[in-house]
Amino acid sequence: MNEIDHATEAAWTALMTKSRVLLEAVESSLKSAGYPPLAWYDALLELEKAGPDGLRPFELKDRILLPQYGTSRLLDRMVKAGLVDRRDCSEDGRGQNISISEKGKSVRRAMWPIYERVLSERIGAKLKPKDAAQLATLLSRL
Amino acid sequence: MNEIDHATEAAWTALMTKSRVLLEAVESSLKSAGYPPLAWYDALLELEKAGPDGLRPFELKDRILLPQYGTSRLLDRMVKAGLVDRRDCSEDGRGQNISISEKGKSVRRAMWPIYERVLSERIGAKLKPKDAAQLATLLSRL
DNA sequence: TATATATAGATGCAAATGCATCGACATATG
DNA sequence: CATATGTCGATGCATTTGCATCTATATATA
Repeated sequence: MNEIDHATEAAWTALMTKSRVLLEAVESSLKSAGYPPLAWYDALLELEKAGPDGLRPFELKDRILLPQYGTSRLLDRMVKAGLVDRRDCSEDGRGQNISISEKGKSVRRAMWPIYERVLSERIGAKLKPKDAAQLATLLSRL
Repeated sequence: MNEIDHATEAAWTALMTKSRVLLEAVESSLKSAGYPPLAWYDALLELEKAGPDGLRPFELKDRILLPQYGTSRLLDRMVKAGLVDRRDCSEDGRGQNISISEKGKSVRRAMWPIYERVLSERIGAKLKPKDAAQLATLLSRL
């Protein structure tokens, strides 16, 4: 079985178009408010959720869907910006533990209202909660 | 009004995650079959739909959601690969007309089965047409 | 017509990404 | 223990992206 149906194609097209447009809206709001890109937010959030021990880079990469080298370099930049701390891992000589710094927490907190506003304007205002939930359910099946 | 509801957040998260995973699946299938990235397919398709006169770069950019400089450079590469023709525009001295070449048509045609297979496996097999249509409808409201 | 403003497309430079590979340490196998 | 294999994370190099700006032509305005 192959030969895709019209609905599949429409779903795919809408998925690509809307995800790009919304992502672009979020990124540009963050940038024009002087904040780092969304990927930084995602990483900060995961690290904050992980608590004081933080995460190993390989764990983080799985959560933020970034390739290994991408994660390595993202962490370079975030360390340099003082948003996260990187220390050698005691249990594994190859590894590291990454944790969010106080500055990292405060940047993440400051980014949220900007981020949230876009989501609220572009999704919340367009779909009733029930419809948004339905959308999430359909997507989760992919 | 602000403060987003849980369903909005779930929809956003699922939208970002799934669109990235699916896009990655398409890109990697194309690449491992020796074909160019999806953006090339999109451009070729738009040019093919536009017929023999082709499109002006500024028209193409609106259809494929690429920034002006991105489109300019994508066209550089596609011209170099012989997939499109670029000629000066007679009605507007600043502009160009871009049209798909025979080689471009054949590459696009060859890419489609690869592309289609991924969509069929990852969307068609997971959502009944009615659900896919519902997904497309919900997305279209964003 | 002369001048100002706007639009089409290209490009230099810096930053980010992708790919392949490396070095270091860990774990399995003889 | 010694060696082979696997995993963690970094990095050199080429490609791509983003930003700002440029040139050229078109259009509007005085």
